[in-house]
Amino acid sequence: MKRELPKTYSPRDVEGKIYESWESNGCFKGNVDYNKKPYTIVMPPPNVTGQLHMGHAVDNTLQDILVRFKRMQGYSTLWVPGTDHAAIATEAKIVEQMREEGLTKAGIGRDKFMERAWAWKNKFGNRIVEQLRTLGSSCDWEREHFTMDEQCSKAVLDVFVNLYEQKRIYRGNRLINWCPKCQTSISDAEVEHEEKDGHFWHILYPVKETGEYLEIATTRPETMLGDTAVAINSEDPRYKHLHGYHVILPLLNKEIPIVCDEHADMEKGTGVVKITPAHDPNDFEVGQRHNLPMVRCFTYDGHMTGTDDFNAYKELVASGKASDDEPEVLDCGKYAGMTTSEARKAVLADLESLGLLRETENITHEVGTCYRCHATIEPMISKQWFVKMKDLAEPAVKAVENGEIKFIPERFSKTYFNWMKNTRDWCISRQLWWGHRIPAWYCDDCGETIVSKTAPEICKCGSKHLSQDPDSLDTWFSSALWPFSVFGWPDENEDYKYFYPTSTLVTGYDIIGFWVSRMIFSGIAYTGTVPFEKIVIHGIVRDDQGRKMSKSLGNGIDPLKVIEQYGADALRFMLVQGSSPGSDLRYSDDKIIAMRNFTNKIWNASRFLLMNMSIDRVELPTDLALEDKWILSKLNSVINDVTYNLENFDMGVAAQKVYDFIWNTFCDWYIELAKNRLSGTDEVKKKNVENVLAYVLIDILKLLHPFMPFITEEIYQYLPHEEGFLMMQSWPVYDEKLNFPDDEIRMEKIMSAVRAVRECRSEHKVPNSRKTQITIVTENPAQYAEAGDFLTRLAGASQVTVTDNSSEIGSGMITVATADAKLCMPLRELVDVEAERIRIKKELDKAHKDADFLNGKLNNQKFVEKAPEKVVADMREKATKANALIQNLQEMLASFEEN
RNA sequence: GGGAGCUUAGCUCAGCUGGGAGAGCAUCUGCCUUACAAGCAGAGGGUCACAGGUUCGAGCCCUGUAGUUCCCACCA
Repeated sequence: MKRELPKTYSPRDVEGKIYESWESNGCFKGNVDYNKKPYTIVMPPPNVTGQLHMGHAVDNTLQDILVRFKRMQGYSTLWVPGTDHAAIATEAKIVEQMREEGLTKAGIGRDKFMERAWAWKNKFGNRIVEQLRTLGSSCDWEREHFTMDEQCSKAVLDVFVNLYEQKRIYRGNRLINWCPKCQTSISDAEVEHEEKDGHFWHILYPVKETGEYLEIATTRPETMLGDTAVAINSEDPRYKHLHGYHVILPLLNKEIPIVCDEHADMEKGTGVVKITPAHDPNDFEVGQRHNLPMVRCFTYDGHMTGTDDFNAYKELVASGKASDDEPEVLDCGKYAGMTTSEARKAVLADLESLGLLRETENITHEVGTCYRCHATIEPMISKQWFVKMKDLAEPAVKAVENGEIKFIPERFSKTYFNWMKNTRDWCISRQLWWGHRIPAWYCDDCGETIVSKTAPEICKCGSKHLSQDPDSLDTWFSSALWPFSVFGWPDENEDYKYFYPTSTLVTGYDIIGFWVSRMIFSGIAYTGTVPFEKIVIHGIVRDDQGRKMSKSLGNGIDPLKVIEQYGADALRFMLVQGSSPGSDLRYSDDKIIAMRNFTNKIWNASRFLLMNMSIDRVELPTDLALEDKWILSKLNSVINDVTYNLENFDMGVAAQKVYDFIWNTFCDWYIELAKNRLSGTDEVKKKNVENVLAYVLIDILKLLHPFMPFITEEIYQYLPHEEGFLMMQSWPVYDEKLNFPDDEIRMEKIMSAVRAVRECRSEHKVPNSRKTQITIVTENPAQYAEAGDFLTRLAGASQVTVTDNSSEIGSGMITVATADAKLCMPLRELVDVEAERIRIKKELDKAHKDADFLNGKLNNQKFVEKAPEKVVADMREKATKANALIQNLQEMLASFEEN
């Protein structure tokens, strides 16, 4: 059997083909198999209309590594893929497309809009799914889901209705974050804070009873129209005399009370705060505590309210349908219809002319912005749906505290606690159409609210005039259910029973608050169990200068282009090798090229093997050579290490070890040594070494497979192997029978000799073509039985003799030393004598330093007493070696100077 | 304001529970040695940010300082 690999590895030609054959052979399919333990990962669903970026690439590479590893270890693995409808992001794109056609949402109406949205989804929805395949993701596409598909929507309805019935979901007028650009409410988690330049305007409010002026600082003067009180601290000695008094709100000349509230901080500014309950989250709470009226003065599209708004409010109240917590609406008079920023200027101008603007101070401050469009958020009172968080958060915090769920790395549990312990009620309604429409209907006649999984026909009052809430749910509401909605929950089907709860969640630290925390409390609350055991957190991929990749900077690297040019394996390996859990990593061309070179290295090593391969099945020979035992013993260690690292989610370290083993151990030493027997005439020995080569290579391919699935599978198919795919083979395990510690030591001795000769030759620029005789002088000639072959192959020796008689060192020789031997070569004529003397002296210096350190340690009584035995024994051995080396070097120097 | 991370070779970063400092790239030298020049063999290069402490022993543990990045936060 002799098969040849093509001369160069071309990922483009093999990756697609291999993926296809894995998939068509059902390799990705998850199976309910009670004879095996399940290992389940649910993919963080990318935006359905998104494009693959580096973030997805890391996320999916890590998941695929774990899934492939566990699959080979014999778990019944399932990786569930899917996509997210990404309400606000997708809707924004569709609106933008419509705008280009001159259309608006209002213009075409809800039904037509939804038609467009679904068409959009169908057009682009497959793009990201196809792109995930190019990475090699071994997910079960037959179980693919979409957050708005029938199954997932069912879970959403179920949860909403149940929570409503349990009174954990409520609707009310609360202060929410309003994005004037997206025209929707967003949750606290969706608000980002950006530092912006602004001003502190110091305004004077006259006190009605005393005529004095209170100085109040604000960054948003236009909100003063909505002020319904000013607050002071009850302890503040400066204002004790004002308790129970009032101020006259300038511009509106409206009397509002002075209230005492802890929110007013005596240490800050003047200690007096204006209270605008309808437009500030703190003031809202103050308003609730003091039962203050709430006066809204902004419209939802960023203007000042006017007569129409006021009338609409009046009508609502008159109809009796206004809820108890309905905020008043102000007719802003001369300011009506202005944008908020126009109103700010006008208000300030008017205050100034009244002499009530005391001071304008320049400051920089944190301003809330929308995480999607970065418009400044207007905190605003609005009637929305909320999830009560307190009861949900508590067990979710416990689950992490008591270790039911573990963050990896552990420090991210702090991020989680920070989020979970401070969370307010979750605003879940969005003024969007693309998403799960809220299953609530309102009776047009009696105002009754009906929450139901199906559209109700009739109200309790007998009316059939019911209209559904126009709003939809926060996109994270459905993603929170993702780990179980993909299994058909609330149906208790086989998949759900077997695969849920899932094993590992892999995701970025940037969505711990948005998503991870919500899955945890949702899982606990609805399914009664945590949704996953381990959370593997990774960082983000930055550009080569360490900047975040962003559209506006144009510094994004397209993973598809990288795959096209270098292959998915190289990209995957770059994303994990040398990275550490939870840390950001930089993309650089240098790194990807280095990884491409690594794939080439493996390819060529395999090509070399195949060129020399005559066997058609692999069986380890009983007659193992020294180097065979050495490589097998080393392989044992690397199997142990890599397995351990992968089980502890140290993918970066594992990758590094595989890389080192393949390149530095297998290729640089073992293959080179194997050439002796491969090119020899002894057919038995040739067969033996072929078997060891193939055996080790196959295990290497297995160890590398989770990281580089394509090239390993491709090579495997050329090798003599069991039927089927590499990805379905079992993971290598440590084999005590192949553990040869003594041979390892002996091998290392000869390797030291090889290195010493190479170093000497290199130092004196002796070309490889200049072969030389080598005499090895050692006390243990038997230990160097193989040295002849090794030195001939690796160190330019023409003939090697091993002896324990040092008188064999003749004149004209130069010598190199290891701790165990002296190696003599008749190269004196090629060598600059002085340079050689300096070289030896240098080595001697180094050896002395070495020995001093070790002897120092060993002479330290306390060290010998207190250090672990193993460490001391280790030091002793090293010291013995170092002393032997010194002696060898000294003898060498002496004989060198003699001759 | 609170919290977390980072600071190791020229650059990018590893370094697991404390036991003589590592990789890739870059640099220098010599090699087309019949798998691979996307390669081979060598070399140089580090007071592991700083200051204390614990320890027989600290890149690693503790305290503090500086610089830097990020997250969270209602600061009027």
